[in-house]
Amino acid sequence: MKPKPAIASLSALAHEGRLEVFRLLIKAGADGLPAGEIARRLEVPPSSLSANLNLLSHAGLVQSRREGRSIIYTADYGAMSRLIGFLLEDCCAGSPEVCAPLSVILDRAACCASEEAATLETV
Amino acid sequence: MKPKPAIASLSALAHEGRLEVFRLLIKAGADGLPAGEIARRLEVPPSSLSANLNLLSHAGLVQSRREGRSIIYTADYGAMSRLIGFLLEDCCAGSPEVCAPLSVILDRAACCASEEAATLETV
DNA sequence: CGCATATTTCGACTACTATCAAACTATGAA
DNA sequence: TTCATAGTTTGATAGTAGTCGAAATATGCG
Repeated sequence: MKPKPAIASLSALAHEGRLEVFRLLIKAGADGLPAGEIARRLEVPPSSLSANLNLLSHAGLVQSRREGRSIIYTADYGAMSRLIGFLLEDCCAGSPEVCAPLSVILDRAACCASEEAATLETV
Repeated sequence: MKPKPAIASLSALAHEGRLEVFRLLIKAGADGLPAGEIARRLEVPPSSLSANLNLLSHAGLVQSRREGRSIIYTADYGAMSRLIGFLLEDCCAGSPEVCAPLSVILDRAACCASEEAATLETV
């Protein structure tokens, strides 16, 4: 990942409302959520939400598909993984001081599902 | 780490000039670099740099100390680690799709120095 | 078609962010 | 104390980002 798109992703997440949207979509998993449902849950006007979803989408952090009258948004896990990969490798030069404390988190996540992830080619 | 400070850190890094400053300070290591040296290397006017260093400092990503007439800036590795920890745990709920592809990077970093990091209490 | 629903786009407004020259403050050396 | 150096603060300005009501667009249903 290059700096420019990394900055776009960082800006997209550096906003309380958008961060909440992204967190909600991560929780929603692969099924995602329709825009209206997101607006209802987070209590934001549809037009504001639409602007923010558009920003997240341009940053590549979320994807969308139409389903009938609804537009379903999903979090793009690969994009997030690439962003964190950028922060670790390019930004922090793989510095052990940054990386080492994080292995605990990764080990915890890896124990649940390591097979499927090994086949992903994200970073 | 809570969302508010995480957003402050994300905003701080979501800027080409500041991201370059942070990368430079990571490369400089624990010795850090004086403000003037940073300005010279990145070819930015001192007042602009000062404003950006101030923002990074308020986000907790860099620290500073005076040494004679110079003010030396250093990257705060712990803060960066906490930020990435937030993105992995709170934001992505430790999702394997995000975490798994990153273990390669961490393993690469861990092989160099795992002892010293184990004593850090950052996340 | 005609109508209701889901979402986006437009437009106007406000508020914040970035930049940088010039003035100011702090430190060290003569 | 006086001068030079290192850096910050101030202030003016330009540009950008965020918000949200109202209008427009897309879809499905009867």
